[in-house]
Parts: sequence; structure tokens; C-alpha cells
Amino acid sequence: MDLSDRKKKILQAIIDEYIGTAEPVGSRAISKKENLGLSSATIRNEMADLEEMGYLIQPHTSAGRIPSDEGYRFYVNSLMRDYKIGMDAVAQLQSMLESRVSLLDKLIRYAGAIASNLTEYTTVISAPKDDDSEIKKVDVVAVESHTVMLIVVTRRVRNASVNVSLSGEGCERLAQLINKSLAGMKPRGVTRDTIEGIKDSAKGFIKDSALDKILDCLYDTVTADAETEIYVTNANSILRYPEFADVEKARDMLSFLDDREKLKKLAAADTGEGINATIGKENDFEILQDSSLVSMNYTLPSGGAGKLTVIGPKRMNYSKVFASLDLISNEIEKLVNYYMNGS
Amino acid sequence: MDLSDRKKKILQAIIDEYIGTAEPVGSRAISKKENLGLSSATIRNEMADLEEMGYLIQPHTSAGRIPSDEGYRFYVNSLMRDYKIGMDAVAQLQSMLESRVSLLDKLIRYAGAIASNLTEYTTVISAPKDDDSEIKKVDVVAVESHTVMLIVVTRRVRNASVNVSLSGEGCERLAQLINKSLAGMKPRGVTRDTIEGIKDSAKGFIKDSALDKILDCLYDTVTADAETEIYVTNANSILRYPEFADVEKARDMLSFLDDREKLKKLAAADTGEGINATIGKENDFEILQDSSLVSMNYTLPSGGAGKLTVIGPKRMNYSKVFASLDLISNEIEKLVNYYMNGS
DNA sequence: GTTAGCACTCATTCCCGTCGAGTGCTAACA
DNA sequence: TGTTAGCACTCGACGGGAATGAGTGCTAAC
Repeated sequence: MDLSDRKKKILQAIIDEYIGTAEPVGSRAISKKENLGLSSATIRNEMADLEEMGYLIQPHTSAGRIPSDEGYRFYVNSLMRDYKIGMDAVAQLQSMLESRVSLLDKLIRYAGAIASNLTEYTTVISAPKDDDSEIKKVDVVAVESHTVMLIVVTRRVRNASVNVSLSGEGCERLAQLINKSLAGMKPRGVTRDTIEGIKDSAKGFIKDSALDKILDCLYDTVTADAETEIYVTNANSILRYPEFADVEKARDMLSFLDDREKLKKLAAADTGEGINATIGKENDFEILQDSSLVSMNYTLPSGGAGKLTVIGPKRMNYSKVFASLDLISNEIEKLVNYYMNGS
Repeated sequence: MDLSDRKKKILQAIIDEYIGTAEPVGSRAISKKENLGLSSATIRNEMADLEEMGYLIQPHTSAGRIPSDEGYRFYVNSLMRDYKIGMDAVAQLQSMLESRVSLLDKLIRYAGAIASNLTEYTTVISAPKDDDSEIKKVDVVAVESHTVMLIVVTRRVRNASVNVSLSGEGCERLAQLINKSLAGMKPRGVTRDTIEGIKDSAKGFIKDSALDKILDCLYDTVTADAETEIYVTNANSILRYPEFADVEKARDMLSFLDDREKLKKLAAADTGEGINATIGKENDFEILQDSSLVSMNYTLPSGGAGKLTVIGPKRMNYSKVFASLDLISNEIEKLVNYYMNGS
């Protein structure tokens, strides 16, 4: 199913126009705007062909055309021009990255925010689980008269508090025992038996009831499924698009963006290597059938993997989004390398 | 400006009705619904009076009446019936609280969520700053080849990571030195000089460049203004109300609810003791002039203070919201006391 | 193969008449 | 004197055309 050069140009012009206006595009607009040197009548003939081939849709007889899912797909695969991101945006991005990033989680969250800034669409970014990173240290600290705080350090820091009384000295001794057992283990390797072991050796100097409470909490904290962190940025931006002028639709979409379970599924979906678009009905989620996603999988040198997804209307500015994700991925890679290798 | 009993009853009936329907209320509806034994004509006369007195507004000549800000105010102050919260909701609340709460921050966040559940409106809750709680412990942990994590425990846990290499032993020695200086201090009492003191004693065994990086980061982490945490729950609920059928308005409100600075101001506003409503134009924020807030200040035994605010349309179900906040405040107080005193 | 011309389609807009909910006023009633 | 029935009036909401105009498909001529 090859398209003539002319058809390609016309299709491209129609989609470019539609991306900007969200209004069906007529033949006259194209014949005037592009300097193809063709009359509207000729364009009409070509448009009729493109419609028959499935790339365009006519909402009703006397309206212009809008791209079909296939039209967008062809556009993304073959027609899209390279988008040039302004130097000031690049500079801004770099300075943002340098100033703010100190911790992996923050980096992830920040990357999502930057993508949303650059593209002006909603972004969803999932942070890598860290269930493979070993326990570096566990700390037990008395923070208030009746409260003991447990702090478990892996690649991240988790903490929980228990309502028992324990002296500073008791905390220290307990922490030592815990570390002896747990330091170096992977969280998922920790079992009830491991914990029982600690209990036996700590029985001497801590009341049974308090010890039970603390160790129960420790077990929960250590084995708690490392939640896949998911950050949504700029969800409200959807309200800017006429596609969501209907409050019903907007509400449904915003609920979707609030639903961690669904977003997890979204982040877990297979979208292949590199940067890829999923257009309209190509999406598995009912609610996204009138939207498009552009996703980028990433892996960190430390092994974690996650996904950055941009969500927008089907007529999103694909080239800009692709370029933005590309830029972000490059800059962050540089940054991570710098931190890892010190060079 | 006294109202006769009859006028009060009529005003109450009108507001109750309007809260449910969001439609202007006519005289016939009232004369039929309430068993006042009055004809619509009489009601009309009374309504005309109430309008003249400023409690009601007529959107246009042949429409029913809606309450004015003053009408709502009078309703809240004098007319509102007590709302009876169902036993199942109470039981649910109790079990939720017991199962989930382990840490102050979580408690706060959870209280906001529960308020939103009970009332079905948006809630904003601010968590107390903890800049008055002393530093219990500081930990230094090497987590990856080039990363050292700093963990500062006050009533909360803050952490940051630095990109330097440091051996496990080095970490431990450094941690000891840091704790010797900082443990027991209030974060705001820590100065550059305090840090310099640590530097001097650690110079021996850590490279200067690495030490500088770590201590800089430590200083930042310790003195970082304890952000007033603010949690917004159920922001999208506003889309359910005809008041926000216009996407423009909805967007403005959602932007407002996304704007931490504005929410901080909201949380800082003086709303007096106990539970209080702020109705329509009584609000300082332009965007809230068609909405109402019900706010409750809380203080914790540990001294922290914050505010829970419910945001809804002016015709919100005030009695339900008041009752819900009252319930939450009681239950949480019980819970906190239990934790503090163990009884 | 391209284009000018023309008839045709159809969503959008505006106008206008009708409908009905609700009011205010008046006069009669208890 | 307070209450009520009755009635004229107001005004937004709704619905049916008519007018508008953007855009098409087709045909015939270049």
C-alpha cells in the first residue's frame, strides 16, 4: 500500500493542521497553505483517495477530514518531521537537573516533571522497584516517650514507628542484633524464621510484649512489597483540550490518572525498546481509546527499570514529544554516568 | 434583625432543599413539602420578606429563590440541624484508624482521606511542622559504590544522598562524630559553626573534598525548612457538582488545589477555635468566592498544630461536614491519647 | 492529469413562538 | 389582621424552521 509523494505531503499537511486546530481540515485550507501548487479540487480528489485507503475520516458529509488512527500511525512512522527543541529549553533542563538531583527517587520524579514541562502534556513515570537491593543497615531509635522508630536502609529508606517504650541503650543493643542478622540480606530473603532468630537473642533484655511488637513491625517493614512508585505530573493539563470539554470525560480521565492500580498496569505494559507511540485504539484501556501515549522505557546502571509515559489527545504533537523524551533520556544518562563514574 | 419562627422554618426549608437540588426553590415546593400548613401565596410573602432582609436571592424574576451568603451564614449559625452519622460509618472509621496508623504523618494524611470519604468533598490537611523536635540521631550509610546516604531522625526521618566514596568504617566513625555534636540539638539551632566543628575532628580520616560534600549536604538536610506538608484528597470530586460544569471553572479550581503556595496560605489563615465555616465571599481567595470551606484547627499533644479544611460548593451539606469533622477529631484524640499514655 | 464550476449536504446559528414555573398583586375571606 | 385564591405577568427553556456557510463530489473542459 504505497502512497505517492504527493499523497504523503497532503496527509502530512492535514495532520499537522489538525494537530494545531482540532478542527476538521478542508481541501481549500490545504491548497492555500501548502505551496504544492494544486487547487482545492485536486486536493479533494487526493483526500477522497486517502479516505478510501483508511488514513482519513470524514465526520460527516460536508465537513473536512480528520486523521484516523491509521493516519496517525503512518504519520508517526513515516511522515513526522524532526522537532527542534529550543536552546533555552535545553539550557533550562540542564540547570534544573544539575541543581535538584540528589537522590534516585527525586531524579525520577523530576524527570517526569520536566517531560511534562517540555511537552505540556500529562506524564506518568514509574520508579524502579528496589526489591533487589540489599539491606545496608537497620536502625532503632526512641523518638518519644512511647514511640520507637525503625529505619531500614536499602537503596531507599523506609521507616515505621511502634508504640512501645524502650531505653536508648535498649535500642542500640537491639539494633546491633538486628543488623547482625539482616545486614547484607535481600529484603525478600527475610523470613519469619530470620526474625525468630533475632527474638531469641534479644529476649534477655527486652520485655517480650515490646519485643514482639517491634519485630512484627520490622518484618512488615522489611518485607513490605516495594511499591512501584508512580508519579503523575500535570494531570490537569487535559482540561485545556477541547477533547475534554465535556466534564464527564474529564472526570473519567482524571479518575484514571488517580488510580494507582490502573497506572501500574499502564507502566507494566510492553511498549518495546526506545520511544514508542500507542495511538487511540491501540491502547488496551477503554478510557485511552481517544488518546495517545508516547512511552519510553529506561534502565538505570544500577539495574532498576521503569517507564516514562506522556499522555495526550490523539492529535498530540508527536514530534515534539518524541524529541523531548529523547532529550531527557540523553541528559539523564549523562548525569547518571557522571555520578556513577565521577567523570 | 430578628426572624419570626415561621421565617426561620421557611428559610431552613429553602436551604435544605437547595443543598440537595442546586435549583432555585419555588414557593409551591416549600408549601407542599413542609407541613407548615401554609399556602404557596403565604410562603411567597415570607420569601419576599426574606429577600428584602438579604437572606435570599432571586436569579431572575420568574425563578425561585436561592440562599445568599448571609442566608447560609444564618443557616450555619442558627438553623442547621444536627447530622447523625451512621453507625456503620463510625465503625468503619474506627477500624480504618486502628489498622493503618503507625506514624504521625500517616495519621495526618489518613485523617484527610477519611474526612473526604465521610463528606464526599475535597479536603486539604496541613501537617504540623516539626522544627521544634530535637535531632535524635544521624546516620551515615554507604549504599552504592559512589553514594553515601545521610539519615537524620527527628520526630520524622529525612534523608539525602551524596555522591562520594566512603568505606563502611569511615561512615561509622563519621556518624559517631556527627552524633556527638548534633544529637539532642534542635535543627534550627545548628549553624555553620557547628558543622565546622565536626569537620575539624573528622579531617584526619576522610578526604577533604568528600568531607566537604557530605557536611554541606548534612547542613542542608538538617536546616532545610521543615516544609509544611499539605495533602489534598479527592480534588476531582468538584467535577461532580453542577457548580463546576464549566471546564474553565473546574480547571481554575484544580489549579488552585495544585498550588502548594496558595494552599499554605489557606492553611495559615485564621479560622478561630474549633470547627468553623467560611462562606463564599467571606473567603479571601478570589477563586473560592463561590465555594465554602469548613475548617478545623487541631493541635497534637506533642505540640504540633495544623488544619483540616473541607472545600465544597456554597450549598454544601454543612451539618454533615460539621458532624464528620467533629467525629474525626474525637476519634483521633482518643487514638493519640491511647498511644501517648498507653491507656 | 488538473481545474473550474455547480449542485448538494449538513452542522451551526439565529429567530421566534410556545410552554411552564414562579412571581407579585389584589381582593375576598376567616 | 393575617391568610389565601386567583390572575396577570415575567422570563428562561425548549423546539421547530430558515438562513448561513463550509466543504464535498461530480462533471465537463482544458
